[in-house]
Amino acid sequence: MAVGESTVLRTEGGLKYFPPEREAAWFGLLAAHAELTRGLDAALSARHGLSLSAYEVLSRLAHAPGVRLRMSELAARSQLSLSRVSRVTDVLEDRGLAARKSCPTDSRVVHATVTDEGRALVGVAQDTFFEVIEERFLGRLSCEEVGLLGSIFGRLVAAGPQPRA
Amino acid sequence: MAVGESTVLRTEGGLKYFPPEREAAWFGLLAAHAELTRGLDAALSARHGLSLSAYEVLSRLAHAPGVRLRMSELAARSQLSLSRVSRVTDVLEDRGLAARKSCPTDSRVVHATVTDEGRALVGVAQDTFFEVIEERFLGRLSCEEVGLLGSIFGRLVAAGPQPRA
DNA sequence: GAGAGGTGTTTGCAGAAGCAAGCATATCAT
DNA sequence: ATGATATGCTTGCTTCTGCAAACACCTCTC
Repeated sequence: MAVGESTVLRTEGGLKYFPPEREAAWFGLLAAHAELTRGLDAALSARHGLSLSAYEVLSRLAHAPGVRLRMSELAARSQLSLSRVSRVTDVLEDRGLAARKSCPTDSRVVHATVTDEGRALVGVAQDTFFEVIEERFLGRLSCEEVGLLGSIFGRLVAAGPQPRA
Repeated sequence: MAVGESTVLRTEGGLKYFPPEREAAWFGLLAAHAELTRGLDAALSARHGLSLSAYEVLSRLAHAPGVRLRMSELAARSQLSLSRVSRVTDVLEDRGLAARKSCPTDSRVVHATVTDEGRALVGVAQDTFFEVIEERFLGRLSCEEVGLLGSIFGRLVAAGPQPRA
């Protein structure tokens, strides 16, 4: 589908415009994401001293089967770059919330794990996390809408970065 | 609606879990946003030397009625902090794409405007912008889904940051 | 079993982002 | 008029972020 079709774009004064629904969907994604992540980050930082990134990392770790995850897996699950995960892990390690373990079968691999203290903190911080998410996001949607969002986003993410276009 | 109701959260081994649909909606929002903004930023930077932020600012400016906007309005429309807008404007000004004008009726206010060169660049960069958005986002959705996203996000954003909870 | 190439992680760096303090101007109360 | 307060923008500082280069280790081939 080529861009520039009359059904998708409107031209006026040399500039193009999205039709309102498309503009709303795009702008809304931006605005909703910003609203949510800032709110979450603020709440988690204030109450538990964890940035949203740090919470994501620690939480993924605590929920992982075996409570250990290689760095690259952690990065994939927490939507952060590998380098960021490495540095966040530094901080969590310094605070005694996480630890690095070397993998017995492949010493290139680093497994991150969560300490007892870290696990306890996740348990507490979760309440804040779920509270904010429900209050500002999912709680304002019907179950059908939540399901629809999941399926839409799932499709986008599954399609991957480059659809070979 | 209190968090922790059995319909919303599942508890296991001392940790709580979202049911899959809710997890998918939240994770999907994060993943889709990251995917899209990184793709857009990369494409705009490579082809036009504009970061996504710079493009947003310049584009909002070019599309504004009167082609001028106060800095605070610009910040609101482009989902950026005021300080970021100020600095992005510095760069755009240095590159001759935008200009600051003082407001005749209130000299605290600064109006940002776009130059002819800036307007021309927006005209070109738009094609990249719309192409990426359609290719990776809206083009993969039905019109109904686009409309639904718009209405869902619109509701979230309209509700504002703090619902007095 | 030694080197070529691949994979997993960390580190150097440079840019992006926002908060809070600072500065300039306007507005309001007296 | 004049000080007190509010508003709009910019700047100083710190943190976050990711890319790409570096590094360490594994694996495969000959």
